[in-house]
Amino acid sequence: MRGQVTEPKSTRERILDAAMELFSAKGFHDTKLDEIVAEASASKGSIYFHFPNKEKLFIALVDQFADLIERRAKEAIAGEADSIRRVQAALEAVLETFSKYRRPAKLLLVQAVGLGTVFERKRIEVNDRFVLLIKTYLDDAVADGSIPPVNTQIVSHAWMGAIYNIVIQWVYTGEPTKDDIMDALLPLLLKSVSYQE
Amino acid sequence: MRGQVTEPKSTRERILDAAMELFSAKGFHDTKLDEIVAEASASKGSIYFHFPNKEKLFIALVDQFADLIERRAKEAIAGEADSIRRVQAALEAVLETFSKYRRPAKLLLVQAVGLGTVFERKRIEVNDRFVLLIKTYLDDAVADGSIPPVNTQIVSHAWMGAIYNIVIQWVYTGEPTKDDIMDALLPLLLKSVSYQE
DNA sequence: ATAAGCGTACTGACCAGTCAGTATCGCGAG
DNA sequence: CTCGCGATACTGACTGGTCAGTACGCTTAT
Repeated sequence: MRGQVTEPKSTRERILDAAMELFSAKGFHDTKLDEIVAEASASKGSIYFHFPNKEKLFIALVDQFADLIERRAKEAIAGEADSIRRVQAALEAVLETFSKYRRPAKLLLVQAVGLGTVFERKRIEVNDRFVLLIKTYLDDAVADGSIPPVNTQIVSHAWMGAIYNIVIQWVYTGEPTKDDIMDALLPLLLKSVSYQE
Repeated sequence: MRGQVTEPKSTRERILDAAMELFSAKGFHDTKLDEIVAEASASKGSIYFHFPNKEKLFIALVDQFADLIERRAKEAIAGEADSIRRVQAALEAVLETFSKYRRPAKLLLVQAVGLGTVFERKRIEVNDRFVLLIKTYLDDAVADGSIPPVNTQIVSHAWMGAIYNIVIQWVYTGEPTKDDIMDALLPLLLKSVSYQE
């Protein structure tokens, strides 16, 4: 059904769009269901038809974007053979995706934090997924001698944090630009593991 | 009044302690005032005698700990003359302080995020304070030639994020240990700006 | 006496979630 | 072809529990 022209958006999609808009801007608790209803031109009942509750609606958005990021990263990796190039390609893909989707980025990196026990697991789960991804390819790079041995556990967490914080900064202020980030962050990360190109 | 022996804790302090305990464990919204009342062996009236509202109570805790971290960092810096050693000393002091105060660390780094517009300003303010601190001394280090020129804006944000994420990981899992962090993170950060000791 | 410090019972706004009802469709039987 | 029937998708007024914040009273120290 790819080619259909002006398929009017389904209610479910309108709800997801409105929820993304509002959750990312105001956070989970400050967003009222009635506001989502208004923004989506839907009704309270239709939200509860498509989602079991407010919490699951939020988590659906988080998962959706986390999946996208991971998919893009893996696609990028698949296109490279050399281990350190894989790391590099994945980083580029992740930054690219974040910069393309500003609101989801804020949702994932800011609004999904500090929401109490339920969401905390989700946040940790997502974080660990990415850390593991990084760690795997860093371990490869160490194994084939591209970079000297390091504590890849710590390095991968540190890298995640660095990326997160830069992206958050960009989400709020629009600075630095995507290109500046690429130019400054990638070499920074690679130097941190003593990689010489 | 430093030397007083068993000054029984004032109500205000008991409230702050209880609030720290609960807020750091369960987050802002999942912590009820009545729970703080119970934990502190105080009363609702006394909370509202000492603090204007729940929000300000939370922020008082954030400020208190942010101030402590900053003070420790500046003390450490004051003891060093060389610019890169200052950076190093500040990092050690910050990590030291975080690792000494696990609950406040979680409060500041996790629970103070994603709480909607009001708290967001506070979070950004605190973050920027530290970033600026790092940036200042990195700029010094560049100026006196200790390290080659870099985009210190990006580097300082990246460093903050790296530190944040490692500490958060430690807050949740207890790993890696403080020593592992020192051993792995400090060299990592310094290498990322091409510093050779 | 008087006010700072604290206790307790109460209030009422707020908002997630419910539910009885409506609209629209596809489909098989007559 | 059309009528009945069940299924899916949606509506929106209503409810009920929750909890931050308040009113007011008691007590102890000065």
